Amino acid sequence: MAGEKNKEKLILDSAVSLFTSKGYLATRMEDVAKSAGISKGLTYFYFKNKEDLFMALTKKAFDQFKDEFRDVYRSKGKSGLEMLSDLMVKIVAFAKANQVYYDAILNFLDLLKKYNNPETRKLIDPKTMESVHFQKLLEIHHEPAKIGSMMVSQGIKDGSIRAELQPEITFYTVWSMIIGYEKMLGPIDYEGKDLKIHPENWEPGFLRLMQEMLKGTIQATKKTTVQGSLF
Amino acid sequence: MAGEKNKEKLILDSAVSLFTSKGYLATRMEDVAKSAGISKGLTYFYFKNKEDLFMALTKKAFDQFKDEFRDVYRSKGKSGLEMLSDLMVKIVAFAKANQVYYDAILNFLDLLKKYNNPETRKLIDPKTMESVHFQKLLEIHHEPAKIGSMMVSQGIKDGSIRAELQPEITFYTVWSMIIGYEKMLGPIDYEGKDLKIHPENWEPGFLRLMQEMLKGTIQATKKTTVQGSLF
Amino acid sequence: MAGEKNKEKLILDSAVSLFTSKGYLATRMEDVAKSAGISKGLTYFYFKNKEDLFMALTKKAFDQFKDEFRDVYRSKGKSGLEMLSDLMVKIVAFAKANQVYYDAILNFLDLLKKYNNPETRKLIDPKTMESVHFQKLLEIHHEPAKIGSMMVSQGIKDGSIRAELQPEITFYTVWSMIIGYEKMLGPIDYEGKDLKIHPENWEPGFLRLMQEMLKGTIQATKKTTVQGSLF
Amino acid sequence: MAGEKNKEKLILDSAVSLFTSKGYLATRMEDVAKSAGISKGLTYFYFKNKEDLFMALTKKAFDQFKDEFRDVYRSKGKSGLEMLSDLMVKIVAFAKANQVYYDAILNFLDLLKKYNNPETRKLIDPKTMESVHFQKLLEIHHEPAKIGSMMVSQGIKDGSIRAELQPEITFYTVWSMIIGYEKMLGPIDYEGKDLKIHPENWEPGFLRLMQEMLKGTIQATKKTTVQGSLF
DNA sequence: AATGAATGAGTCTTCATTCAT
DNA sequence: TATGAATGAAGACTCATTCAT
Repeated sequence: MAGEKNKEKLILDSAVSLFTSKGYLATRMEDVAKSAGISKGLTYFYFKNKEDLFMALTKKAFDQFKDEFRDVYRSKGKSGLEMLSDLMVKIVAFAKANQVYYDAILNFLDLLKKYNNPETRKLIDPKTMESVHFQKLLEIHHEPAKIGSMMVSQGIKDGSIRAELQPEITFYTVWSMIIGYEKMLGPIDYEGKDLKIHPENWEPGFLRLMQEMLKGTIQATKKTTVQGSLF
Repeated sequence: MAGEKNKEKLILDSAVSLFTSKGYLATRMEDVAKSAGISKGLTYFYFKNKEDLFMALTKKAFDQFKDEFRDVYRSKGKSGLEMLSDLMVKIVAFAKANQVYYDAILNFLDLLKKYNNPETRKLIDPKTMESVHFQKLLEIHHEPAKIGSMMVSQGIKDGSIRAELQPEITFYTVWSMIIGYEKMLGPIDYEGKDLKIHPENWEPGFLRLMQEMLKGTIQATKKTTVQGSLF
Repeated sequence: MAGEKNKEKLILDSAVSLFTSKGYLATRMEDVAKSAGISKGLTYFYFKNKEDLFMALTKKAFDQFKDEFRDVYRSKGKSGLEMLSDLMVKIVAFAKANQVYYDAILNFLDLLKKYNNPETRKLIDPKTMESVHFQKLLEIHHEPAKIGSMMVSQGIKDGSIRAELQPEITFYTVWSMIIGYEKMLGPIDYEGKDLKIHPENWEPGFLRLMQEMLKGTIQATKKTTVQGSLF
Repeated sequence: MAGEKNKEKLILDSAVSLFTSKGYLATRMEDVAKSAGISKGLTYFYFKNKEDLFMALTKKAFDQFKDEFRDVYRSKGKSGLEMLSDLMVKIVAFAKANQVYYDAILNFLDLLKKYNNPETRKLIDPKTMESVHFQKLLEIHHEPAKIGSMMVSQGIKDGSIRAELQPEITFYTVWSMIIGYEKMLGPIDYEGKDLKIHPENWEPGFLRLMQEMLKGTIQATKKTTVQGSLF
C-alpha cells in the first residue's frame, strides 16, 4: 500500500505486530516478510538474523521509552515529585500499550544481567552479541534512567522530594518498583480463595507507599496527588 | 518399588541443572534423559512433554519458595517487620542460589497475567494449559503470598509495621519491589558515563526506602535493622 | 523391501547411487533418505551431517579399495611385477566400476594435501574435520599403499622388479601414474584436429613405459605381459 | 575507453584471489564484486553467471599454461629431453604458484571426461555447457599438449629420447605422471607408522624413473640431468 | 556501463514426540 | 517400566540472479 517509504521500519512494524499476536518464538521470519509485503531474503538484507531484528526492535523500544521520559521532563511548571508521578503513569501506560516493546526492554535487562556477569555472559546467544543493535543498546540503555534521575534531582531542589535521597538510587528504586508492579499483576489478578486482591485494591496502596517514600517537606501543605490513574 | 518417585526427582534435578547451564530452550529432552541416566522415552512416561516437565519444575520451585516463607514465619521472637526483613533477605538469596527456580516462578507470574486476561489467554501454549502441574500451580501459587501477608498482619499487631497498611497489599508491594530489584541488577551493574551506580551503592538506599515504607511507631526506639545482608 | 538389515548401509548405498547419478552437491539429504525408504531425520541419526555421510562413504571406499589390493596380494604363484600389473588393472577397473568411490578417494587425497599443510588446513570444512569417519580415514588411508609396497618388495626379491628401486617410492610412483592416467582420459578421448589420440592408442604405450620402468633381470626371458586389458 | 577489458581482468583476478583463499563454493559473487571494487550487477554484465566466470578463469589458466609450454619450447640449444625435463619443472612450479589455475585445469579435464561420454555428459551443469568460455576451451585445451608432443618429437630427432616412442602418447604419459604426482603429495606427506615417505624421498626416485622411461641412446654419454629441482 | 535493492528457490538441520518391542 | 530407533514438521538462512533506475 502506502508503505513504500522505509523498508526497515516496515519490517520492524510487522515484527512488532506479529510478536504481539503470536510471540517471538512462534513468529517465523517468513511471516514477518510476508506481513511486510516483501520477500524473505530482503528481511535478511536489512537484518542479519532474527536476533538482530529483535535487537533492532529493542533499540526502537528504548528510543521510544526514552521519549516518554523526555516528554515528562520537558513539561513546565511541575515539581520533581509530580514529574516522577507522571512518569510512573506513563511507564505503566507504555507497558500496557506497547507490550512487545516493554517486554523487549525487560528482556534486555535480563541480557544485561548476564552480560555483566563473566560467568553468565557466555549464555548469551552469539547472534545477539554480534548484533550491531545490541552493541548500540549497551551504549544507550541508561539514558532513560539518566533523565529519571534528573527528575529526582529536580524534586530535591524544589523540595518535593526528601533532600536526603540520592537521585540515581531513588530513581532506580522507583523504576524497579514499577517493574515489580507490572510483573505482579499476574497473581494480583488472581481470585484466590483466601486472598481477594485485585488491581483496583492494590493500586491506591501501592501508590501511597511509593509517594510517602519520596515526599519532601512541601508536600504536607501542597498535598500533591498523582495526576491521572496509574492503572 | 521406591524407584518411581526417585526417577521423577532425578529427571527434575537434571532439568534444573541443565536449564541452569544451558537455558530452557537450548536444553533438549535427550540431554535431560541422558543426564538423569535414563532413556528419552522414559522421560515422557513421567512427564507428558517438555512444557509439562517445566511446569513440574515450576511447581517444585513454588514449594521450595513457600518453605522459605514458612521457615521465616516460624522463627520465634521476631517482630513482623523483622520477619519481613528476613524474608526479603531470603528471597534475594533464593533468587541467587536457585536461578532456575526463581526464573520459573517469574515465568509463571507472566503466564498468570496472560491467563487472567481473556484476550491473551489463548497465547499460552496449549501444552502448558494441559499440564497437570500448571493446574496445580493455579491452585497453590498464592500460598507464599498468604504467609507473607500474615507476617505483615503480625507486624501491624506488634506495632512494628504501620497500622494503616493493608496486609495483602503491603506484602505484594514488598514482593514486587524485590522482583523489580532483581530485574534491575542488570543495568545497575553498568558503568555508565554519567551514572555511576553499583549494587553496593543501591543496596542501603533501597533498603532504607523499603523500611521507612513499613515502619510503625515502635521502630523509633527499637531501631530495627535488617539482619544479614540483602545482597 | 528386504532391506531391513542395516539402515546405515542402506543410507550409504542410497548415497552412492544418488551421488553417481546426480553428484554430491545436487543430492539433497532428503533424496538420500527417500531413496533409502526412511525419514530425513533418521539420516541425521546415523550420520551427523552431509559431510559426515560423505566421509563414511569415503571410508567404505578405502576399505573396498584395500580389499582389491589384498586380493591381488594373496594370489599365489605370481611374481611381484605380475601382482603390480594385476593391481593396475584392478585399480583402473575399480575406478570405472565405482566412480563415486574412486572420486571419494581422490577427494580424500586432496583433503589430505590440505590437511598436511598448516596453511591450508583451515580451508577444510569444520564439518569434515569433526567427522569420526574422517579421523578414521587419517589412520587407515595408507593401508592400500602399504600392501602395494609389499608387492614391489616381493618383485625385487623374486627378481621381477629392478633391485635398485625403493618399494614405497616405486609403488607411489605407479599409483600416481594410474591416477594421472585416469585424469588424462578426458582430453585423450578428445577428437582434436591435429592430435588424434584415443585411449586405445595410449594404452599400450603407457603400459610399456610403465613396465620398462620396473622390469628386473628375469623379465628378458619370461616376457611377462599384463594379464587382461588395463582399459 | 580502455576500462572495459580492465574490469574484466579485475573481476577475474579478484576471483582467483578469493578462490585461492576461500575456495570456489565459499566465494560469493558479491565477494568477487566487492573485491574488484565494482557492483554485484556489473559482474553479471561481464560474466553470464558464476559458472561462466569460472570457465573464463579456466580459459585464462589454459592460456597461461600454454605460455609456459611455449617458453620452454622456444629455449634455444636444448635437447628434446632437456626441454621435457624443464617443462616438468615448470608444470610443478605452475601448480604450486597458481593453485587455482591448476585446479581449474584439472577440473576441466574432469569435465572433458564427462563431456566425452554421452552417458555422463548430461551431468555437466547446463550453465557450464552454455558458457562461451567453455566452448572456447573445447577448442583450445589441447594446445599445450601439442607443444609438449613437439618437444618429444624434437627429442626423438636429436636422439635424446628413445626413437620407438610415439610423441603424443609419450607426452600424455609424462603429463599424467605429473598430475598423479601432484595428487599424491597428500598421502606422501603422511607420517605413517610403517611407511615413512616424504616428498624429499620421493622426488629423486620419481625423477629417475621418468627419465629412464624416456632416455635415448645419446644419454649414456651426455648424462643429462634435470635442470633445477622439480620440487 | 553501473548500481544495489529485491527476489525466492533451495537445504540443511533440529528436536519434541511416538511406538514397537 | 524401559528402551532408543524412527518420525516429520518446522524454520532459519544463503546466495545466485534479476531488474528498475
